Amino acid sequence: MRDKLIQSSIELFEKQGFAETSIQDIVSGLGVTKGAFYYHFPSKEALLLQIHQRFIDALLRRQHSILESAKTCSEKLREVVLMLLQNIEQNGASARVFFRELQNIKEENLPGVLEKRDSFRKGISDLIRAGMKSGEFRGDLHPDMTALGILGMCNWSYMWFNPGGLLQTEELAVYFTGLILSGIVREEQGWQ
Amino acid sequence: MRDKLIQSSIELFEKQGFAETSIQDIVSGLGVTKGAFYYHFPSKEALLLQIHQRFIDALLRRQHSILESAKTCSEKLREVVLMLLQNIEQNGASARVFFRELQNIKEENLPGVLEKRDSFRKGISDLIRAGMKSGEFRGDLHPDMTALGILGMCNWSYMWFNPGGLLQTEELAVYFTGLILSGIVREEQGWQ
Amino acid sequence: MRDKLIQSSIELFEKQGFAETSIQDIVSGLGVTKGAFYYHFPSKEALLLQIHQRFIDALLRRQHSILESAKTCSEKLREVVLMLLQNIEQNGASARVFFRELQNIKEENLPGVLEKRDSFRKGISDLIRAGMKSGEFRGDLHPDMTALGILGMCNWSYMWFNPGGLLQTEELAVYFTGLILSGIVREEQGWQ
Amino acid sequence: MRDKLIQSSIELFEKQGFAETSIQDIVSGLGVTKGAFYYHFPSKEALLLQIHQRFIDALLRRQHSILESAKTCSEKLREVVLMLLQNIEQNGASARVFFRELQNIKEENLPGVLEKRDSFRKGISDLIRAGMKSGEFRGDLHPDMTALGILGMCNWSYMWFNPGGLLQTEELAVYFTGLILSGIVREEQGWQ
DNA sequence: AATGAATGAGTATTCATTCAT
DNA sequence: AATGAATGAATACTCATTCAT
Repeated sequence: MRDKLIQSSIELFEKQGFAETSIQDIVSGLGVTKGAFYYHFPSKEALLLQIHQRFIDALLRRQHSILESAKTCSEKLREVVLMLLQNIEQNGASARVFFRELQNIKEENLPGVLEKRDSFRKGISDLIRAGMKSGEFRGDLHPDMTALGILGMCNWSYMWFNPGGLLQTEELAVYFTGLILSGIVREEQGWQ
Repeated sequence: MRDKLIQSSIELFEKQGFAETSIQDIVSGLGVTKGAFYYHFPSKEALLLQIHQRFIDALLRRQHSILESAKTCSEKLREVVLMLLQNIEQNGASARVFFRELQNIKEENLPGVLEKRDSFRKGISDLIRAGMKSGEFRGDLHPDMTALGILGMCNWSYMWFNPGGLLQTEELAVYFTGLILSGIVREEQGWQ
Repeated sequence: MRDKLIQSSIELFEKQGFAETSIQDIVSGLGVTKGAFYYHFPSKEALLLQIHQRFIDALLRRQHSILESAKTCSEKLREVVLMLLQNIEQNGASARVFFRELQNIKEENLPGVLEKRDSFRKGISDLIRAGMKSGEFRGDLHPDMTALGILGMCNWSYMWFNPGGLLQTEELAVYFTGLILSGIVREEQGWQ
Repeated sequence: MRDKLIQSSIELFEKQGFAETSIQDIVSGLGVTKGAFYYHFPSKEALLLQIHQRFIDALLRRQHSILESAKTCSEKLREVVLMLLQNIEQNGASARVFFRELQNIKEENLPGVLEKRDSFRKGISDLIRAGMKSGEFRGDLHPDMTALGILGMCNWSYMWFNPGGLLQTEELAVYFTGLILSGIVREEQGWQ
């Protein structure tokens, strides 16, 4: 029941937004009553918090296993990009809730979530840093800004990515990784 | 009064979200009553629509003037990136409302807004396409995906960009443009 | 409307208690909707506060005019007793609410009410003190305890006093005043 | 468990009132669940009824043993007053519940409680009557009104009596008895 | 151009109570 | 003797919107 409530609400939050989704909406689809909801969650916000935590925890776990592996930084980067896009493809609803509904988490509960978000970003910054050290990446990069750029490129796809569209998730990941690694200008151009 | 209402509501929508902001909140700060609001706007949603339209229209106008100018595609790209970041810096509140509160626009009013959003994206795709044709950019690019990647990188900054932070807006624009143009790998590496 | 809401709620609070009376109960009898209530009062508790304040303010006003008059202390005492009983007779409902529903006033609003209650009690203590000084009352009295005893005797009648019963209000006032002044033992008894 | 539930609820009812206390509140403090409550009591109201009955039964028992003893009416009166005040001192919480939460007893269960309340009052009326007959008290008293006056004086102390305050319970009982017996006017005054 | 009063539909939340286990 | 899950009805309060003035 607890999981069913979470699942049901993720879908509704995505479609209509957190504020626009009532507890009634959530339980109606499951054929139970509001009391059932409040037996499992102390408040609507607690549910949102749960959703956030599940989402970010899963991301962190997967990121960790990629970064720990013995691969080149470029390969790791490609895997992180793929993971982000796959996550949006598979858990699009959760992702949209995660990116949009941060403001509805009470201030007292924010730190826990923000800390994990930061930790994820730091994973990417560190990867850039490692690549710079190993000579794989340029030495004049700004690790933090670069990480934010990469994250933006990937995360923004939650607004438009359509798995049935032009490109498959894997193809998009390869393409975005290529962009990040090599940019868009013609390499043979002298003025580089 | 009309403009004051728009200004007041943009700030509140940004801080608390559209659904969480009441008409009372909007008018209270201005010392008027709800009737005043309904004299100027037929509904709360009409106000949101206005905000969206003002925002996207301004963007489109600025984008147009950049794309029309006689410059290289790389230079135009840098200017577009700068414009996006400047817009987020200067109209951060509007930007956050624009990116977050699309769902609160009634379906019948969506097409108008979405069309303009698409038109903006198409401006960038076309710029990529032009660069490919002119030989300035690589020939194997995916114009649409590339545009979405660039837009993501820039727009995402609405979530974190702090004008008083590490980099100035101009510096960030230069940096992001560099990323997009040249990527992050060391150029002298043989395997390129 | 504001006064109608107060009147309606006093009667309901008396019959059913504050907690047991819903806003719906209050407005239903007046043929208006809950919104109307919340236009006039910010909360249910604010209404209760109003009722308390009106009640105690009226009492204080009347007490003041009695204590200011040029009469003997015994006469003043009789008038205060009569006033208390009359007040319970005439505003029985308010009285019952006043005596019973103090706990439902939020702590932050309590001081104001308690202060006035104390002030009323002090009016009686002072009257006892004055009578002691003038030699009208015994010199070994405990002004505060005496005042509380008198108040208890009178106020308790809110639990049982029935104006249509055995005694008229005036008769009861005379009788209670007699009790307070002279007690119940036979005066000629030697052991006094 | 049954007694623990009663004890726990008396304290909560006193602090917060009957309506404001949930079954959850009652059981939480004992580390059990609501089911446990409903195993021992058929309803919340049944519990309140129990509390009332225990309280009034204890009072009646003690009153009976006083009235049966071989003492003067004045002495008996003093003992009844002391008993009432002691009861409020020792079972303050129960007393406050008893005086305040009568309204929450369902009409069908009221008669039993009211009958006992009346019986207690009648005990005092009869004591007055006996004293009048024996010549100990004045002959022009109104036994019922007098009893209600005495009860009011004593019971009202549940609103203010603080055992750690100015007077000890015994001193207060002596003082109140003195008031009732002899009143407050100077005895040597001719106009008595 | 704006107010003041009111509506009506909705919202999160609470809670006494039930019942299979 | 007690639990855990759930119900259903109620509750205070909110808010976009309306409208006579």
